[in-house]
Amino acid sequence: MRAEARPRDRAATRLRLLDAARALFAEYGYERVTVRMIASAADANIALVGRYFGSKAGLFGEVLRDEPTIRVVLEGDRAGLPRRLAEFAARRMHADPKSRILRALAHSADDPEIQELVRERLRTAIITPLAEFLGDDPDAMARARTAAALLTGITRVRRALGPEPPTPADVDRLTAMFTVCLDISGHEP
Amino acid sequence: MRAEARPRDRAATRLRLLDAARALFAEYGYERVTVRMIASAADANIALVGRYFGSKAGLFGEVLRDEPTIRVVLEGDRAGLPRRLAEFAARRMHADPKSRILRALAHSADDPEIQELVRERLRTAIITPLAEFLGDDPDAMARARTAAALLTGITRVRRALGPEPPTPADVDRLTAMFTVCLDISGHEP
DNA sequence: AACACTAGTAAACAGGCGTATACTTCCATG
DNA sequence: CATGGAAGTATACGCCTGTTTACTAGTGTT
Repeated sequence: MRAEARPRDRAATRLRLLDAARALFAEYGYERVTVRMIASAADANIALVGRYFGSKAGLFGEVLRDEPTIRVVLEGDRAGLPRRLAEFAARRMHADPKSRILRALAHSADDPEIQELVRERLRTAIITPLAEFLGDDPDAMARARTAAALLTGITRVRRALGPEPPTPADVDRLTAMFTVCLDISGHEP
Repeated sequence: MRAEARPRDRAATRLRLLDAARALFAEYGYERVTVRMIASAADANIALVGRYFGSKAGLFGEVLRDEPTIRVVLEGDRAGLPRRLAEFAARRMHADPKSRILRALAHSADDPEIQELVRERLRTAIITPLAEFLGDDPDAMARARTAAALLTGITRVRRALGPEPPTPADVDRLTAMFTVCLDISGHEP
């Protein structure tokens, strides 16, 4: 029962699918999003995903292609780059304010049990011990969280781009990053 | 046709399943590993996964429970912690099939086509432009790669632990980390 | 030796997935 | 107005998933 008929518009429907896919992929990742969820969120028929994008992977590829790069962050002076990057990253810590209510998510095949296991593991294995180690630092949790982000991010990038043996310079660089992250003043020679 | 019969041993079979699951989950992540893969790798029957661990998730939970935490890295003096963490992270950059470190926390369980899309995206969207920005730095690629790791890791942790609004201190900390990562000397006031 | 218990097995089940097909409905154009 | 093609739909297909059931076959105990 549709309250109001929508004019037939291939381009508009395509765009709705693209927008829905972008939001869902960004929030849940490729595998947890089904084409039925996308179609439902876009209020379009399932078959149109195949028709307009060939396949789920094709749609994903198009979403990726449209996503902005960090080139806009790079615009500006060199000295200010770290802060711009930090703000760029910080923006990602926010919850998306324009999150829509998605009907399909109610029946989604999401596995909350695993989500909880991973979450608990991340806490007990890395963040909490690290925070405890930091002791009375009021920002201990936030620091530990960021350190965990660097640790897991390294693994993720390595997995995506392939293994690359770390050089001594890499280790030095990571050391410096962890130093400032955890606010530990190393005894520099 | 089994060449040699194995003695019936519940505990041993359970352990074989656990070991197989650990290796597979570490390599491919939870979602891309099927119970049939685990059973096959352990040379055990599929039904035994359910019998001994309740479910695939139960088996995953048991694997997580057995994995070491970073507490061993924390053992030692505070000043040396950043370096120990760096070396811990660097170890993850190696292709280490025997590693007991569970990498499922940072996995991206994707079929090869998606893997390639993500990989290409990571390159063209973040790493390459960042490396080009850094110019003649011989370590430009390595630096960009590490910066990308921090960026993606933040997203990943946020996804696992839930969104948390960044504080000014967070942004400052990230700024400092990007500064040392990219070897950019900011103009501190 | 016979029994009871249990490790191990094979097969089926129900459901979700991405994808493809046959169909209906709309609209621009003759 | 008629009509052809495109937009959108409903549904089925084949596959693979985790899980469960009914069964077989070893094995320690009496």
